[in-house]
Amino acid sequence: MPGEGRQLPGGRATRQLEATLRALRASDRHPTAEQVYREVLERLPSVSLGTVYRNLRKLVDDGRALAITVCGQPARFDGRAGPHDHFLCLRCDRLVDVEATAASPELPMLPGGHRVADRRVVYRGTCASCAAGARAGG
Amino acid sequence: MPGEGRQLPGGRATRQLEATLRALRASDRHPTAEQVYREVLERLPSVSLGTVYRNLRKLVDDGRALAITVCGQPARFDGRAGPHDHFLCLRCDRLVDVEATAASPELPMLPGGHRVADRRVVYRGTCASCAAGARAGG
DNA sequence: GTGATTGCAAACTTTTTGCAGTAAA
DNA sequence: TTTACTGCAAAAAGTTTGCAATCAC
Repeated sequence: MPGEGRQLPGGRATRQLEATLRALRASDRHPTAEQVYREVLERLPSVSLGTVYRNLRKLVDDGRALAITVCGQPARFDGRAGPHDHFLCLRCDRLVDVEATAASPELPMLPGGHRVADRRVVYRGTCASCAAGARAGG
Repeated sequence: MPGEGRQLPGGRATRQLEATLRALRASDRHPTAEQVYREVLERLPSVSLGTVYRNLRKLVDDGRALAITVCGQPARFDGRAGPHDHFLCLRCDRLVDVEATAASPELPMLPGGHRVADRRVVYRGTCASCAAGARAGG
């Protein structure tokens, strides 16, 4: 969906939506929809996966969450607000927030004349735990 | 698949694989698997979609192609070799190559102690054609 | 009360896979 | 000859959606 970042939380504050946002914010692991679902399930045993998907999408559309797609993996979600980058560990699949490293907070215009609205950066490599010799940092 | 970039073209040079790589290189549009399939189909009318998927995966594993995933869209492929960034037009979905803008070609280590092997950057916004007032740059 | 939201289940899209046959080495 | 690779078609995985019931407002 090219139209991300609507920035208007308009809608009803349902229990399911709140629990979804809370689950998202309670984790720094960038859970998949399925994982968010399992989390929400503990508070709302009758919630459905479809609803979690709908609410995640709404949160992303509202700008209250971020969806991150990694090749060959289901989408992962991020409840953190401000602009930041990510690091993906290729060994353990952990996805961690990193401060926006590149200089410009104000994104200008690219050489081709393309107007940049935002930038998604994913560093990939081996995370600290995995580099320390551990197997896979679960 | 976390294990990308194997860098060993070992395997058979089948007609299907060659046609897939050629289709990929002939385009700068970053086609989806489906689009590559349709292209290959014109040279090899009996090729199957499954085979194209298998070959695309192999090319990515070999480091001869890049897979780019954009939220909510099928994976798109890039036959260009060297490290470079991408710009995604949020209006027309066009994905264009851009020179790696951020300074460091040598990727160091992130603040958290994470060892970076490569970096994926996707700028998003409005492409030059779309900004020029045109509808959707097909 | 009203309509947005839910749960359910089915549908849809994208990608993978088992198998018997084919072809590259 | 050998076995990696193919085509096919079915299955898996991830996500969306139609509908009647429910709940926030």
